[in-house]
Amino acid sequence: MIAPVQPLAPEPPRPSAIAAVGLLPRETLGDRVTAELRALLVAGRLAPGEKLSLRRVAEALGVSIMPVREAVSRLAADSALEVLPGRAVRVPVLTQAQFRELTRLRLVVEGFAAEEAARNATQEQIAAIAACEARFRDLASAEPPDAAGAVAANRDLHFALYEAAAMPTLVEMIERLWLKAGPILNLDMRDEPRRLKGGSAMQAHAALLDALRRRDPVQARDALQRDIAEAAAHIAAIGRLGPESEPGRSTDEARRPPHIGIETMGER
Amino acid sequence: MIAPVQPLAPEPPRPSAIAAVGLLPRETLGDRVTAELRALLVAGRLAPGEKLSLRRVAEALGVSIMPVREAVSRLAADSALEVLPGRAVRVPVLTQAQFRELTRLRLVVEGFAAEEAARNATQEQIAAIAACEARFRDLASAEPPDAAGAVAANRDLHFALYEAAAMPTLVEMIERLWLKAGPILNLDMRDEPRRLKGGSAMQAHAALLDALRRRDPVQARDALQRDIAEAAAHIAAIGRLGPESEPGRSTDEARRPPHIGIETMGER
DNA sequence: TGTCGTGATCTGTGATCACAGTTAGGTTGG
DNA sequence: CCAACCTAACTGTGATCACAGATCACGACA
Repeated sequence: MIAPVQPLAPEPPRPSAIAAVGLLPRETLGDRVTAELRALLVAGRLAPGEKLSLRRVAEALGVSIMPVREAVSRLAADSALEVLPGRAVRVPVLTQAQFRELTRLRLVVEGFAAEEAARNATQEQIAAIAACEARFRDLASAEPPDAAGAVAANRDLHFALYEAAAMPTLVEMIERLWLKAGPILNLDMRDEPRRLKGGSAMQAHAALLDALRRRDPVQARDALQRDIAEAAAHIAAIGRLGPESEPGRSTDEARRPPHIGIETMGER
Repeated sequence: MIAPVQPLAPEPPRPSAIAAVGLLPRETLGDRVTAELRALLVAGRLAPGEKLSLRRVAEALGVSIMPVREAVSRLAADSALEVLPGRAVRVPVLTQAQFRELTRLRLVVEGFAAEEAARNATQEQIAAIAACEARFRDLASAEPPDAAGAVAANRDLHFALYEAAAMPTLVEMIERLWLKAGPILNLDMRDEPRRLKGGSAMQAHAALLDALRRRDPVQARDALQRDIAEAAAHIAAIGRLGPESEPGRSTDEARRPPHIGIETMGER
C-alpha cells in the first residue's frame, strides 16, 4: 500500500470546514477497555460469577492496569461488575428477585422506547431493523444455529429499534439494563442454541416489525414486551440464577463458572 | 461519658451472633468522594458549566487525586460530569432538547415508581413520606423560605417514595436521572426561593400523599407527574438552559457560572 | 485422619511521578 | 493600539511503586 502521500494542507479553500467538523473523539485507553468489557458482558461471553483480575485483563489487552481500573470502576458503578472487598472483581450473579425486577424494568423502559420508535422511526431506520430481523431469522434457523451470530443480530435489532426512538439518554438507560441482564440471557442462548428455534422470538420480532410499518405504538410495545417476557420466562425456568438471599455469604460459591472471555480475546 | 467498660467477651451464649452480622461496608475513599460529588450535584451546589479540577477537588477533600479520578470517571460514565479532551472536567450544560428528554424519562420512570410505591408501601414508609412532606411545607413556606432545606426535604420525600417501590435498580435509575437534572433544577430553586411559595409543588405533594394513603396507583402517578411537569415547565420558561446545538464549540462559554461548592465544603 | 495456624502469593487501593496537550498571560513586533 | 507569538502553569492520562487485606496450599498439632 504505497499510495502517494496526501499533502497535509488541503484546507484553505473553505475556512468554515474546520469549524464544521465535530470535536474528534479522542478516545482514551480507558474508554476502549470499557467498550471491550461492555461488549463481552452484553454478548454473554463473561459468565455470571466469573472472576476477573485487573492485572490479568490488563495483560490480556496489552495495557497497564490503569485503564482497566477505570473501566472496572465505571462498570462497577452500574453494578455491571461487582468488586468484592479484598478478593477480586466478578460478574454479578443475579438472584431470582433481582432478575425479576430487571425484567419488569425492561418491560417498562424498552416498551416505552418501542412506542416512541413506532412514532418517530424513519423509513431508513425501519429498513435497518428489518435487515437485522432477517439476519437473526437466518442465523437462528440455520443448522446448526449460529448462536453467537444470532445473539449479535438480536442485539443489533433491539438497539436499532431503540435508536429510532431518538432519545439518547433512554438508549443509555437500556444499555445499562442489558449490561446486567446480558450475562445470563446470552450465556444461556449460547449454551442452548436450540431455544432459538422455538420461534417465539422470531414471531415477536415479526409482529414488532409489522407494528412499526403500520406506525402502531401500542402493538409495537406489546410485541417487544412479549419478546422480553418470553425470554425471561425461559431463563427463570432453566435456572442458573442465584439463590434468593442476596448477600450470599458462604452459601455456595462452589459452582465454578465456565472461564471464557478474557484470555480468548486476543491482543487489543 | 465514663460508662463502665463493657468486658470484651459477652459472646458465648449465641455462637451464631458472629455469623449474623452482615459484611461491613468497607467504604473505599473513591466511594466517599463519589458520594460527596453526587450529593453536590443533586443539591444543585455545582452549577451547570462549572469547571472542576481533579487536583483542586483532591486538595479540597484532603485526599490524593486517585480517588477523585475514580469518582469523576464514574460520574462521567453517567454523563453527570463531562471531561473535555484536553481542558478540564465540567458540569454539563443541558440543551433544551436534552432537558426535554430527561423530563419525559422522569415522567415515565418516576411515574412507574409512584405506582409501585402506592401498591407496596408500608404504613411506616407512608409515615416517613408524610414527615418529609410536612418538613418541605414548613421550610418552603417560611419567611424567608429555606431554599437549601427545602431542596433537601424535596429530595428526601421523592426518594422515600421511590424506596417504597422496593425495586433497588429502579431507584438507581432515578438517581442517575436526578444527577443530570439536579444542577439546573435545584440551582434554580436555590436562586429563586420564592418559586417554592407558588404552592404547586405543595399541592402535588399533598395529592400524592393522599393517593398513597388510599393505595391508588394511578392517582399517585398522576400527582407525581404533575410535580415533575410543573417544575420542568418553570425551568424551561426561566431559561438558563444551553443552546439547542449540543456540540457548542466556540459558541458561548462566555457565561461564567457561579463558583460555589467545592471550596466551601470543608475538609475530608 | 481431621483441623487449625501460617506464610507465600495475589487482590484492589492509594500515592507519586512523567508526559503530551491545552490554556492563559505577558511580551514583543508590527 | 492591536495582533501575534511565546512561555509558564495547569489539565487529564498513563505507568510504576507501595501497602493492607484476602486467598490458598502446605504442614504441624491434636
